[in-house]
Amino acid sequence: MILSQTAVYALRAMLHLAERPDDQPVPVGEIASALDVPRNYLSKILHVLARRGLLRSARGPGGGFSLVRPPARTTVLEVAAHFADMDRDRCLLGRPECRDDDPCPAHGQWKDVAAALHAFFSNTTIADLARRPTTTRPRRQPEADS
Amino acid sequence: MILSQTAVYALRAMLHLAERPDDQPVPVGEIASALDVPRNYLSKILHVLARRGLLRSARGPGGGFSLVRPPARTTVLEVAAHFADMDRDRCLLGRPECRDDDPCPAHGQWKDVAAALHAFFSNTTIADLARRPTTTRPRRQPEADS
DNA sequence: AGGAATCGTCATATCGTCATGATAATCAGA
DNA sequence: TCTGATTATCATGACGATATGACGATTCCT
Repeated sequence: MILSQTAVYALRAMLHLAERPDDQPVPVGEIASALDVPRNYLSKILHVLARRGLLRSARGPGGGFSLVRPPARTTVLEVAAHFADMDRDRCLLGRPECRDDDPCPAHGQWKDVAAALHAFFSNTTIADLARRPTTTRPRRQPEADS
Repeated sequence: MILSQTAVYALRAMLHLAERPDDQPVPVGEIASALDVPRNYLSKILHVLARRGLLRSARGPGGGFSLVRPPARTTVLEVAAHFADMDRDRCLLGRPECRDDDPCPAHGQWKDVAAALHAFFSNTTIADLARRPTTTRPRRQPEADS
């Protein structure tokens, strides 16, 4: 897998929250069972996202986690970067320093691919993923405004 | 890192062999110290590549490892696939089955990026990496046919 | 035959990721 | 103020990736 398991859990949880109609806090237990993810483990992950300002947490009855920003304003990169190494300039062959003026053998060919990868992660938002039909199937009817 | 440490060691070892002028076997110890990689660990990695038919191994004095195919006929994918998950169709969100007709939320956007990534790994050969100046420097002369 | 070089293989140690369970801290509401 | 719901935090364990050390097996050379 390109992303760590932990990063995937984080993304799917953000996605779950984005698909909720309102901004009411959602308890960990509900998210965990909806995603079929270990509850206590997910708790720690959401706590990290809360500390980084992506989620708001509320304790006590009626508490839970909710999005701070609208889904269209949070990128996949911002979520996953806390749980995986997303450095665009990471050398393919593991060299600590690998720049244009001191390249590893793979540098020239790898650079463009790495840039495309990074562009995907930093341009795709949670809202993009939540916009469900992402396939080549015939279009669904546009959703009605409520 | 995109590739596992082990896969990087394997690639760098192949690269080292490709850059040798002749086809004489090179002992593990020499490769290990040239690459600054744990000797016994590298030994196990090279053994895997030998079992998969990418390297030839010879024991005894004068022995070591040597390439079976010319570097231009071995792709990065063939080397790394034994040490890392290189599945092109691996779902970004970790779903076991993620196809066009049963997509995960990220499927549509991710597919193209994954394909580009896979194309890089399967089109880039050891020789491409060994052709040293991979930067934006002026081109070298094309290699003469032999 | 014997010694040295080298790969082949096993047992084990270390570390980070993934995961579980227990308990403390906090908060809403009666 | 009490109770229950919920997050926050800690201790621990399973597991795979990474790494080390020892020794056996094979081959060359004298």
